[in-house]
Amino acid sequence: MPNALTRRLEEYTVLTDADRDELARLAAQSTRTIPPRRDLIREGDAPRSVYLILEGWACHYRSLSDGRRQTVDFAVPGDLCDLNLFILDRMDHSIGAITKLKVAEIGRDVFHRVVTNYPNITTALWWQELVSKSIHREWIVNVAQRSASERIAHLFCEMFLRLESVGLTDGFSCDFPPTQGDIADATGLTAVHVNRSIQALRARELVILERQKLTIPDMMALQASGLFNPDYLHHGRLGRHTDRHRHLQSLRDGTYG
Amino acid sequence: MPNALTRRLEEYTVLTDADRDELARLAAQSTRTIPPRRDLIREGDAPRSVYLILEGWACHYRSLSDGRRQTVDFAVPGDLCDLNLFILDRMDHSIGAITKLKVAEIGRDVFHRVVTNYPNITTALWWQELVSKSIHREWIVNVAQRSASERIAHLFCEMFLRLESVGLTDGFSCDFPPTQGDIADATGLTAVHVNRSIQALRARELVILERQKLTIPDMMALQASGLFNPDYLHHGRLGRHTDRHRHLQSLRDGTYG
DNA sequence: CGTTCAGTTGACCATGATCAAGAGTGGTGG
DNA sequence: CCACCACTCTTGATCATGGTCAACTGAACG
Repeated sequence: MPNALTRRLEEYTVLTDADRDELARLAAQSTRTIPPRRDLIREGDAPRSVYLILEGWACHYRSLSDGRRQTVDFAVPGDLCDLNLFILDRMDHSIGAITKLKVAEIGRDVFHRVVTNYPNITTALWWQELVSKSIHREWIVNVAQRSASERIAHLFCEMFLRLESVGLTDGFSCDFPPTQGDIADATGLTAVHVNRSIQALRARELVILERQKLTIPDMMALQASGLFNPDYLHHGRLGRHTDRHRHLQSLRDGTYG
Repeated sequence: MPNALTRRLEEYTVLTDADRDELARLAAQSTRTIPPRRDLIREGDAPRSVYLILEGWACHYRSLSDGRRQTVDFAVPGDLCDLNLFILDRMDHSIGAITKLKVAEIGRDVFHRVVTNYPNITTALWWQELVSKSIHREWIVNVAQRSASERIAHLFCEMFLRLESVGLTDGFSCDFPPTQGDIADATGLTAVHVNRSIQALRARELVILERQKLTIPDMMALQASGLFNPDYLHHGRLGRHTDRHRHLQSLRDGTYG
């Protein structure tokens, strides 16, 4: 399997061979395995390192004082959690493993060295940061405006496309390990209602979901049913905006890297 | 009035006199006035400049294909909208004026010059970016998990503290220009239900809201009623974490500025 | 002084929550 | 290999929060 991080970042930036080698090194050094349902890091902790997901699914979540919990994003291979390390002093949310997880732990020093020596990578990391902010915005819209079935359809579309961009789909299918309870945490619904809503989607033949495997027979139909517009993912931009790339190049010659 | 942007950024970074002068220049050059209810920039547009709010309130919002709209954040004096300019090629959301707005328009060249020459400012801008991402996370929690009254109480707490951090509160009060319809757009409720929920808060003497003026007689009580925990705003951190500041300094000597 | 827009109130309705129980599935140890 | 346990999924009945539609009031501004 090619490096998922490389694939993600190349969605946006042209990377040199040296960049790719460095990313491969990052992904290889200091890997850890986390059992399912264990927390990687908790709200209030001081971030020690940046985690790169190599295999498995995780979730970013916040807890309320009365015990309610809300997942604010999923993390899949190629995702970095997060750049907070360098700017904020405490985690404002937790990161938990959904499946067994393989992560690369990137310490301050290593990360600093990369940021110093690899300008393309640095720019790409900030791009990833802004895209994930855009995803947050879409999740606000999702839970605030869409009906239960729409929310779930939307989530399926998003995760499928995010996995596709790192090469983890197979035709119309992909792994989908979150339980119905996990989906409930992410969509602001109860597990019972998630169950009924998924059955409605199944009845309309919009999704097949069994044994942690998601199949979307007609992506356009599912997108329509979830009022899904993929623009917010900012995928596939590369090469279409040479003007912007020239501009970014000039930034790099300056201070960004 | 002292420069709101300076106050915001000093929440986090130590700025030199030169930094402050530069921020004052930024806020002074190329200002524009926008009438209420007009869009500053729309979803799909190519961002031309960064906007700095000098006076008034704006909102960031997304529209669904069927006409529904969701506000994903408010912007008040001292807020920058957003750094997308340098990384993403299209706006994934719109920014609309709630009140009459005074903004400074900062073009690419000017912005680039600042980022090149003022490392403290650059770091502080990224801090602002990450804090606003954290605010997005909290809004997801807000609309997904809290009841109508809780959501509105939470919004009041957040906006009051954000205004306080730029010196725009007066004792227990602050301006609060959004209409009940605007609050509905931000909380995923209808205007009718916002009305009834505010009445409930009033009946419990948690807020006084009249003529665009919000008074919070007992902030702790309001926070409790909205399950509000201010940590996610990352305010008032400055000086408490000298270790982190040393680290940031080393970053600045490297590549971040 | 009238027009417009925000705020308010009432009656009724629908989406999704809650509570409870049962069925399917997978993993573990005897 | 089978029995048991835990967890996820499924189904049903009832309830409550908040939505919808419609009318009316009050304040602000030209």
